[in-house]
Amino acid sequence: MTAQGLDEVFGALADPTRRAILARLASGDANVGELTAPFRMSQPAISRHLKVLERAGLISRRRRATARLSHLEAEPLREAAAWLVGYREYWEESYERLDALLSTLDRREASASTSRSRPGTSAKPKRKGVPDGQDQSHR
Amino acid sequence: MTAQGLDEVFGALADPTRRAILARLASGDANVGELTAPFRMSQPAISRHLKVLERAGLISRRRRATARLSHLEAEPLREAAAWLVGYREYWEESYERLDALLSTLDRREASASTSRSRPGTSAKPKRKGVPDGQDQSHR
DNA sequence: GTCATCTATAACCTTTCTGTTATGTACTGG
DNA sequence: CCAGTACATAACAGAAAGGTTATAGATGAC
Repeated sequence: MTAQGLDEVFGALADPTRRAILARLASGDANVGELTAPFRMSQPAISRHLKVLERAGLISRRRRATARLSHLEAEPLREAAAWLVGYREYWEESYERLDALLSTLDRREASASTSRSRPGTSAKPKRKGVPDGQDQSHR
Repeated sequence: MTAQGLDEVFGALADPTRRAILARLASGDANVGELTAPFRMSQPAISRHLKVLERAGLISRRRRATARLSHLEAEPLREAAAWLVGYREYWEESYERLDALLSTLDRREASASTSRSRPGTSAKPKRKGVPDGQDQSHR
């Protein structure tokens, strides 16, 4: 992922309204009106938030009649997560808590089916490389 | 993690200079002068970036003689990652790639010692809950 | 105490962000 | 085709971000 891509994704995620929009889209595609309703904010304001999210690649859009449906595109979230993973070694025991969280989710969705353990994930890593982040871009 | 906390963490990560500073700190604590050197930017500018990182909890600082050392505090990164995990279900096969990445790191750091496998992590999750993000804060 | 060093703050400027209201545009249904 | 619905864009305003230079403050050495 490019430095600018990270700028846009993290920048998009830095706003609570936009995170709420993503959360709403997680439960299904929605048009602008539906996305505007929960907020005390004008429709144009939401349209611009949507544009920010679209530029970051976090949503895609298509027409349906006169409406435009927004669709969650989580790939950039994955890339952001992958970037964070570069610092996983510094989470140390914190990482284990995250891993425990993952396991919890796993178990919950595995329901009564085969239980799946995640062994070997509790070892403490030593210092390794981290993305150098020497992008040096300027405004 | 609070909504404002996420605002600050993601906001801090949205700047390439700040990400580069974090990357530098991953290789050890550093004073302001050392952090300024790699950039074509004044020392006060870096001091302000450091303040943003500090407010987000991403660094802590202590004095050593006349210098002030910055220290990476990765806990907020972990929390940001945990937030992203709320969308893991949408990564689907993408998630498996992230998991593969984790496995790769595991293996690399495990070196010639005991090889550790991560079974059961390739199952595709179904829809679940996602942080609702209805924070509704305003500026 | 005084000097030297390292960092923070003040004051300022420009650009970007985020919201507003008003208006334009695109698509559909009858 | 024309009226209505749904959304986008324009124009504007205020606040925040991010940089600069100049200067103040804190700390250790002597």
